[in-house]
Amino acid sequence: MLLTRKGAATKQRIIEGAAEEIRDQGVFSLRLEDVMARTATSKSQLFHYFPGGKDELLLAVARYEAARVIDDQQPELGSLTSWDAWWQWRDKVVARYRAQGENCPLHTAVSQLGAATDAARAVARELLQRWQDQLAAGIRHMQHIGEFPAELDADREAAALLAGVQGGVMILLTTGGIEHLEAALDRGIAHLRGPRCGARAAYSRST
Amino acid sequence: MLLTRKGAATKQRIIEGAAEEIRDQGVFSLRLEDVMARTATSKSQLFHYFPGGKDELLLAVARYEAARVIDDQQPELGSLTSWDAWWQWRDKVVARYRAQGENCPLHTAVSQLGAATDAARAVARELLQRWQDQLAAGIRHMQHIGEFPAELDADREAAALLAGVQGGVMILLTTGGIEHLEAALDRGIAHLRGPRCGARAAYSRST
DNA sequence: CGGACTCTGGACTTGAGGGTCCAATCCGGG
DNA sequence: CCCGGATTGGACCCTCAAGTCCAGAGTCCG
Repeated sequence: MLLTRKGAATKQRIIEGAAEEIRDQGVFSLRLEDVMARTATSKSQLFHYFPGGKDELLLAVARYEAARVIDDQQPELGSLTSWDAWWQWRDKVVARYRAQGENCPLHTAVSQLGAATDAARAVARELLQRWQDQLAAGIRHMQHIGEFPAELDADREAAALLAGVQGGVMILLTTGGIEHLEAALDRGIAHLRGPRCGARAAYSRST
Repeated sequence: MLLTRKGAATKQRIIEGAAEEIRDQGVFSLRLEDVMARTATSKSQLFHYFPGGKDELLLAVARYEAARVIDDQQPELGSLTSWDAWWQWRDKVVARYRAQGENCPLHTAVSQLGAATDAARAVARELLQRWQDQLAAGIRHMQHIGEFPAELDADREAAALLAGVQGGVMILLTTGGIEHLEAALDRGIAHLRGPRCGARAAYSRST
């Protein structure tokens, strides 16, 4: 399918409109009609740009949202090279999800995909991978400059921290409370400090 | 609605059959027909026992599964009174979710509920609460016998650990890998050990 | 027994919404 | 200008599954 400038713009408009719609009201009740109304497009356009129908659109939205998840954490996530950066990243994550509130567009989009499950999984997997890689890079850097214990397995630590964040977000989605996310981040980062027996207590945070 | 012994049995059969169906193929593609086929019931029975229709059935399934989640972790979760108990609990959680694999019946059931969202949220919230309470109780006991540092905030630590478990499970659902769940559990429990500077290294686990 | 329920089968209605089609229009390049 | 492909509108179809209904069978209790 060849796209003129105009066509590409329309396609993008559809993706973004669908993403908004999902953020507003969830994926489960998302109808093509809603997207059409919000983006001022007709059904033929939807199927013109997404021949695979709803699944293909959802997949495009998932990709779009996955990119946003990482972008929203920049620049902190990309350069976790000081204690300050770590705490700023922590605050940014909390703020982002607090603002987003009830709907995790990516997560719901991925769950909904029926036929296109494999492709959706791939999107989610790649997102998690990139996220974890950046955390691991940050951990390694901190080890390098002697702020984190050298004996930590950076990848495994990153995996655990990421799991905490994901779980915190999930609990936020179901209960509306942000304490779990905060606790997971604070404890996760605190754990990276390693067993220092009271030294560097200044780095700990009050709850 | 009054139920005879027979009626109650049928109702329970429907709930369990629906739960199985969901575990097999997910909630999103769940049709009442599937439940009818699996449980050898007719549509009139479904609506007889669940006048609220699909939503009410889903809610019943969610309750049923929520109870299972806790039960499957017993007796360990209920008496986290020694290091051994903690590690056995850890192994049980990993084993349970490894076996369950791709579908988290509760989580998907909760997400699907449209109209009955509030009720569904309440079920999930209560499950998380009970889970966290038992973890916190375990932490307090370990503090009492001097195995965990007294200065830890038991509730907050339990929240962080629970978030890690939830996130690990979620990542398992989307990537199929169990490493994140293991990492979150191992590091979460290790964190509870507190900063001991090399002492009690025997309690640490190889990865 | 026998009456009044609960329980069950299965045909029927309904509506929503995804997907198809074709004709009209726009637009860039030659 | 003019052609061909890109773009658009909107009517149409069609499947699928939730929910309704009623008649008949079972079951409990006096």
